[in-house]
Amino acid sequence: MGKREPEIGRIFHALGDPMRRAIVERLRERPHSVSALAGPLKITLTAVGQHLKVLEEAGLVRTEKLGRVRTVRLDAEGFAVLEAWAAEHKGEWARRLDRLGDLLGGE
Amino acid sequence: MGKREPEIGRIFHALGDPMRRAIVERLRERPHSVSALAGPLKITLTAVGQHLKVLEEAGLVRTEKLGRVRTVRLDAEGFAVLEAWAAEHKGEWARRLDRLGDLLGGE
DNA sequence: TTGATAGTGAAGTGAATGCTTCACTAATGA
DNA sequence: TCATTAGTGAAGCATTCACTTCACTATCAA
Repeated sequence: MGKREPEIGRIFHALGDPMRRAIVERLRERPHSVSALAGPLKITLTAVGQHLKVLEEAGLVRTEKLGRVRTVRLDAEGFAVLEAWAAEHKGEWARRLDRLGDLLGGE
Repeated sequence: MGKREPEIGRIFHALGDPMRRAIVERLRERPHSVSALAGPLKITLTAVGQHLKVLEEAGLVRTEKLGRVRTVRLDAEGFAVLEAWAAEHKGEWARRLDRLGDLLGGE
């Protein structure tokens, strides 16, 4: 339950929340348990769990439960999808500038 | 009024909405008037205006009003910021893999 | 076995979001 | 001049969201 293939809409929505971005930043250093994430963020374990669900469904985070501890780490998949989208939409500008000549002459 | 420097939180929030992504996709082809955007999307002019405000404040779109027509086009600035963020967070993986050796030995 | 510790699930709450309608202004063109 | 077209602003509404509390399960350690 939870894991889905990363879809750009989910990714943007997931990263649109500052708390979830904070979680991502913490995870860049190293994997954390859910409690370890909750501590400095000053929100409840429950809230963190809800954020993690969103991040996991976006493919940005992967979790694994051993005993009673769930370990959370970043998942490259979602970030790869995001990077691809961003690169394509930014790369568009080169093409757009190429087309500028046409626009100046045409419609 | 409206224009702000692109901030990653605004950008993610703006692109988290499917209707706004649809607007962005339409604008990739060419600039459009507000009405031209509203037509195929089947929402009111007002709603489009609200979306454009969000996109503009995120630095993803730029608008210019001539006479009674507001022309909307993509703004490279927001996309550049997004691409930088995405590249950095994806690029993290190389560094992470480098650090893997440490993790296998240490904490 | 018993008492912490780690996390989950359901339900509720207040705030933010996306959208609409209505009323209005400004430009255009017949 | 007068009807049409393009867009804006305010207000209202239903839905989604982020968060909490409370109750509960599972694991670990003494």
